[in-house]
Amino acid sequence: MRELSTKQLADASGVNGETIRYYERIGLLPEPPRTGNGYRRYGQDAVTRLGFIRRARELGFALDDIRSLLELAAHPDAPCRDADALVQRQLAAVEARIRDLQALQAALQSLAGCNSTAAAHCRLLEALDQRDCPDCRH
Amino acid sequence: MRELSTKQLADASGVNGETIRYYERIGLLPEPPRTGNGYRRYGQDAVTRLGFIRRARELGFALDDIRSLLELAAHPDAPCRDADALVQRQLAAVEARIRDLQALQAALQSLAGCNSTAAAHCRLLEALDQRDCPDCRH
DNA sequence: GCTCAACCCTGTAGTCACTACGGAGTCAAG
DNA sequence: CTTGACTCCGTAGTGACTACAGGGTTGAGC
Repeated sequence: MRELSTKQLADASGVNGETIRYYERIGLLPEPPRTGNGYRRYGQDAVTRLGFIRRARELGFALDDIRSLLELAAHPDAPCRDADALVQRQLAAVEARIRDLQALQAALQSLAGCNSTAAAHCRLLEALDQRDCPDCRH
Repeated sequence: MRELSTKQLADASGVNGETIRYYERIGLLPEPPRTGNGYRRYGQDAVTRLGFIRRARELGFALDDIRSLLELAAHPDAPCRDADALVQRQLAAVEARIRDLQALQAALQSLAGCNSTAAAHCRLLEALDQRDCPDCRH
């Protein structure tokens, strides 16, 4: 007997039980059969599918992208060009985000460690008060 | 005459007009006086304050943090210890986020460029299907 | 005087990906 | 028979906006 309750599926897949219901609501997980009292009963395929979703989320894919990936995975004969396009897009987004954050990091580092005894001379507050420099707009 | 309408303030500060109303609603911007017909009239101080908020947002501060920073900036005699603590906290968060994204980047790079003609052999889909490796959980 | 565009107002709902809650039913162990 | 763990459902909350519906006002041009 391999049938799982929501709680058991949550534990097995590493996805919160409320999130599982949410995925079902938005059509990312198929509606499982119910027992006599209305409780959901999942098979092992649900564990696989949820694991797929979780790992894709960990790679930063949006749920809509994951919907596409699941669709692609369901057609084993299709070329994986489309999946690769999603990876490339995601990779570009991640790299852009890293660059943004590194600029942020540099800006914050230049403001850190100000121990002025008066907020009037605090480097951070000064920087935030200043008019934008026309040369350094991005 | 330096009084500004919402649109003019939006243009002058680089903050969307709807966002200005939103900031007013959540108490980040004080309610400005109104003209006879109920239109908002802003002074130059609103431009300064909104510029402060926008630059702090660009540094990744949450609106609640910005509230604290504005509070600190309003008390020029207070030591800037608290502002510095916020910078340190923000810097730590940014650095953690960069590390996460770099791990993501590496994972995506290892999955990119798969030109398999069958999704069944797509590196991405394979990776997403696979059981977690117990050694590489984070 | 009339029309039109460009403003302005308010309040509410939508976004994303959940998370939390309220209020109720079910079930097994002690 | 009660307790506690689980289940169900629907709704509302999160952050930081953004968009919309449904109006009112203003100024320019015809």
